[in-house]
Amino acid sequence: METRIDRIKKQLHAASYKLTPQREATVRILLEHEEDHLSAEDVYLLVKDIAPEIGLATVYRTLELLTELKIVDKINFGDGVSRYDLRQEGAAHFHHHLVCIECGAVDEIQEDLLEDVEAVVEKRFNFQIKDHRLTFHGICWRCHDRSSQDASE
Amino acid sequence: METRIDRIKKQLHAASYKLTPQREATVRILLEHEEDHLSAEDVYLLVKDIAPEIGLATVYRTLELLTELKIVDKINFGDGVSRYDLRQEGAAHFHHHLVCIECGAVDEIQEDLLEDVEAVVEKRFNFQIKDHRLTFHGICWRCHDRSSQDASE
DNA sequence: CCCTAGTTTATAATCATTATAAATAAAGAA
DNA sequence: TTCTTTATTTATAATGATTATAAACTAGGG
Repeated sequence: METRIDRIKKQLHAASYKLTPQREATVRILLEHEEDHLSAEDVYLLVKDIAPEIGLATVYRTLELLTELKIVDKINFGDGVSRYDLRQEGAAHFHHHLVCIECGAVDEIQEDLLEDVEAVVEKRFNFQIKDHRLTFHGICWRCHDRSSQDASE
Repeated sequence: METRIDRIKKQLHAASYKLTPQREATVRILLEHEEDHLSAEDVYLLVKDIAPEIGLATVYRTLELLTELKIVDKINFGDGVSRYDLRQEGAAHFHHHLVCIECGAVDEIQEDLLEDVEAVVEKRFNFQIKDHRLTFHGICWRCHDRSSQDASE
């Protein structure tokens, strides 16, 4: 984890930004909650535990900065808030999401899966793809299991 | 177009809602701007031309209602506003979008393209897909043409 | 014609996000 | 070290999108 933070520090420096204590605390929270999809408010509340003096605006600014540097990705699942997701180190493309319409869980798909589709789109629409967002909405395996179990009782 | 409105009227009735003049005016605007991706505010301003007494809250409520009934899809391209997009009649799935990071243009892809990917996801993650959102960010053909033209001058 | 339920209007309230100005910290020059 | 400059943060106000509220309105059934 330290090495991960060191590398992020280098990325910031390369763009002539500093890794201030507030920024480091924010990154640390993101690393500790890599599985989750935290909103700015979520991050703020968690960061306050390790850096109580931090302001909400700083968290927003830091998340925006990390987004610019492509260290995190900003996503929106249709509820009113933006969520922030650490990009896998070295990942060429943003990963996909499975949002369960029953329980609200959000799972990630790290595999690309879109290579063929993107090749078609680039050629057919003459569109040079730089990034993508793919989200599936449906019933997750947990809810699926749960309901088939209910039915058998 | 009239038949299209008639069918939407039937869909509303089937869910025991009425097609009030305000709702009809809103639907009419959506039909007239099928190519665009209007925000609630955009719709409001356009509807006011044909029904000046309408309130913004009614537009929001109508768009929400149409979203519930899957007559429109609510999408978010990362700017602060939700946009509303008429679903193609009889379309099984929501269509995809190409967002140009140069000029901001949003083009639509009506073809499904995701059948194979969805089959993989359903099987591998045991996730029952109900809907999807796919957006590509990149350089559209217009901007692409423009820059290669500039280079040759 | 009255009653009821659904709908709309106008407005206020809320919530996420961004802007502002003053305070602070860090880095470099003298 | 001390001065100076610039980046950063804090606290707070402002903005902008969306939602809630209460009163007025409308249409259909009895």
